[in-house]
Amino acid sequence: MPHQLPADYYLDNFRQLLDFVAERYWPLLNAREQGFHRRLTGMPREAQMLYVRLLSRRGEYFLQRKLTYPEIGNVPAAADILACNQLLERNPKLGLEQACALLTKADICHRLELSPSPGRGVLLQGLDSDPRGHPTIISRLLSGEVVYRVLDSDLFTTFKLCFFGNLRQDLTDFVLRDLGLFRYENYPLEQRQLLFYQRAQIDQHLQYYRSVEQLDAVLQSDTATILTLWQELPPMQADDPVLNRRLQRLGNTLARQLERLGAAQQALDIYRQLQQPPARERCARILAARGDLAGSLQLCKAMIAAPANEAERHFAAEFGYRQARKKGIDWPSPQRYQPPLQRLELKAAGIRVELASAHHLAADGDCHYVENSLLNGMLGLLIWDIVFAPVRGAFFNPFQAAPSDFYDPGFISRRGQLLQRRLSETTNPGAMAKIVLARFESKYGISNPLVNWSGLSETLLRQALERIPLDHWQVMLRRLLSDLKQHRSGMPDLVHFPSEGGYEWIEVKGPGDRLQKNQRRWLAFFATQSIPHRVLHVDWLAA
DNA sequence: AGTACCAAGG
DNA sequence: TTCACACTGTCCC
DNA sequence: GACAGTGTGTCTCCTTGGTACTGA
Ligand SMILES: [Mn+2]
Ligand SMILES: [Mn+2]
Repeated sequence: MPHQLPADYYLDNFRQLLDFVAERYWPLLNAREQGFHRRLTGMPREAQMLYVRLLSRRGEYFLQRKLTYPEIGNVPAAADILACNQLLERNPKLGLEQACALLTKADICHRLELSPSPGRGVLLQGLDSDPRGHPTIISRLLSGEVVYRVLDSDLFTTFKLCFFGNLRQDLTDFVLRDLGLFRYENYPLEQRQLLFYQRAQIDQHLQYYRSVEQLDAVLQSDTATILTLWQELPPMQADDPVLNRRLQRLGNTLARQLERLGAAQQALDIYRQLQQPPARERCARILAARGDLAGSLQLCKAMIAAPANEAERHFAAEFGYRQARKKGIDWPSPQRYQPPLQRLELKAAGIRVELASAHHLAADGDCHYVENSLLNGMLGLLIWDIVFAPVRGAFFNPFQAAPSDFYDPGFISRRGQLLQRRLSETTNPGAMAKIVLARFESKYGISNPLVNWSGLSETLLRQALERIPLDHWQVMLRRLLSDLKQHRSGMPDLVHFPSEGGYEWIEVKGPGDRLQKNQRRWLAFFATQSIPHRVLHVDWLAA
């Protein structure tokens, strides 16, 4: 783990990425992308370095005088080579806004002989209607400057997508890894089953990301704009679960905003194309709100018959009951679990209510503010090797914190045997502790989707392993595994280890706070398994 | 002069 | 690139 | 009590230097 990088580290990283993709995806790359790779790799090192430097900066236009890269040496010479290879344009046509973006406010005022009066925004607005006209202003602004425009950066985007499988990671991930700031498990890389196996998939993912770029603006906009975005998205592909997941999530977001704008029918039209929650729940609500009770109840029944997850089943049972009761229709009444409740008054101390409660309980034994990190972390450590098992298509680049299928239900079924065996093999507390503590030590700091390292300590793990009986671990971890996505949250705030032994889960509620649905479900589960738990309702005593 | 913010970079 | 949780306000029974 | 919307801490780094803006 070298903490000192070579001067041209960024080119090495860039070439690793580019060559990795060229090697594996060559047949899927189009002529432009193949040509891009050939042009780049055919140039002298200095020119490649400058190109990478430009790509890593914001925007596509640059002033030559602002580019100071000692490790490149002669930047203008490198730029000439880039220009010969159509990777850079010298002195391109610039609009007024683009020209101004290159200069400081002081530069602009000086060159146009304006007083540096108001703010930059006002100044630029005034320039737009300046009597001298845009072309004159631009040429005065840029006289004596050499401007570069970097070309074909969109092709690099395609390479990044193929490499990472997403557009949220980029070259900085290489740097952070090499500096030891991000650590990834050392899993064997998939050689044959890559993320993409058809050209169309690449274009579909690119289209998805183009749409996502507009998402913020579109959500602020009107119904028609939102619908347009939805229609421009690539269609769902049954054989591309990653794309499917992204589209489902985006669809739910767009439809939800349509609801807020009062476009219930259009929202419904989108929700009906989605399988991923909360689509059906939203449909049931919309139908009920528009008075279609029969439709709403029918949907609730369908959800109960084949729930996408536990939350959907609970929703359908309760919502259906409330709707049905209004009209006197028969509907099984859902039973609601009431967890044991204790009241407590604490002196207002200006700290979070969970911490204040933990401190109070620590008068008798130890108490940790863990929320989800204990149970998730324990599972992550126990099944570490299974999470990173070389399942078909799971790992296709060295920068993955999780296998590519971690967030879909197939994750469990594809590793079902391994998981079952691990849990059933863990027949005594010593065996579990041995695995977990060894992993805690050997894997500390390595990214794992289940492990939040800052929420774990050896003390906590040891105490939890000692106090919580093995059969409790078994049932809690099995529940967690049964739906990782959903059960990963909602666990109680505190775990308390009293002096006289044993343990208890405690969910703290301050004034005005209520149990959330997923918290209620975990507590109800604890009750069915005789796992000790309690809700602690805290009121503040005036100081 | 003090600041808040952000781009660049390792 | 969020996500999970807490908090606030509204509406309805 | 149900629900929606908003706020908060946090996430996946940390430092540096430039810029624009503010108020003395
Ligand atoms: Mn909590
Ligand atoms: Mn709580």
